[in-house]
Amino acid sequence: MNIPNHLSNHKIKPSYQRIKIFEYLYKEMNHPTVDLIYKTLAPEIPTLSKTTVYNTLKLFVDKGITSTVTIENNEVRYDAALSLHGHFKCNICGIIVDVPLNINQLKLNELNEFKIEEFNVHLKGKCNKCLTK
Amino acid sequence: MNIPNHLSNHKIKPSYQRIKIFEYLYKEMNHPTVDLIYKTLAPEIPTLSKTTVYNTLKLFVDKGITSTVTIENNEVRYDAALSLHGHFKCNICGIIVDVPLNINQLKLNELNEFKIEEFNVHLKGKCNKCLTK
DNA sequence: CTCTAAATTTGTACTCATTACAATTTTATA
DNA sequence: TATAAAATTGTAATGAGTACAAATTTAGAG
Repeated sequence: MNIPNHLSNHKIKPSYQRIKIFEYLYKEMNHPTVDLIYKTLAPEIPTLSKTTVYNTLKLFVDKGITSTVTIENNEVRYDAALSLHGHFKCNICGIIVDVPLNINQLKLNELNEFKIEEFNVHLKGKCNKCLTK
Repeated sequence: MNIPNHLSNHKIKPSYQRIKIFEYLYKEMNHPTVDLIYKTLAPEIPTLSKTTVYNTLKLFVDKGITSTVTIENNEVRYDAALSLHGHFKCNICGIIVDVPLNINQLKLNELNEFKIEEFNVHLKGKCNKCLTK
């Protein structure tokens, strides 16, 4: 993945901050909060402002290269993966894992009644690591 | 549904405020926010405090007679229906509709890898009413 | 019925994620 | 090199939710 090209292809001017933020999202795949992105990148980009992180993520979402994960209600998380998938969150260690999904399996009647634009599946519980501790 | 009995059966002392709040949840089925509950009941219960609404809903969730709907990240909504179901939210008019679900249809491998304690499905899009306007 | 302790409710102050907005800096181009 | 547009930044404001202590209500003992 050539990140500057990826951004350009989606009409996003590839500034230094934007490249770094997308790079973090894409490489870490850790569904970070704004705060985590900011704290991680701030040492590397000393002038970085949290507002820039907010602005940039909003832009990424608008342009369709990032999606939001609202698995918790007190913080938004971000995901650079765009294929249809759900999320599992361990209530003990807090890790968030991607879960492959096939929307067709649900055979929802509502898919005909409404125009569905977003489909989110959130699972919560305990991961094996925490269960065997 | 006898609400005082329902509360008592779940070890919740049926105070006036608790009865009124559960009654609202149960009868309206509108997935309200704390603010909507407060604004609706305040004229009827002039001494009502928003903290009481928060406390009461937290108690209902802890005791298992209410669940939270985190379809949006800037507000928590509440639901007195406990059977497994998802939620559809219309991005235009904001209505939230229950969507029947069968978890078995998903055949998730993760159901074996993790101990799933919560299962949430959120759909967003446009409802027929708004589409035909 | 009365007293007391526990439970419940209430109001105020606070936290913290997010947004608004204006000022500064950077970039692109004429 | 000048200028306008775009991007970044910092500060102040917003608003949902929480902490906490005071006030009120309830329940049970005597």
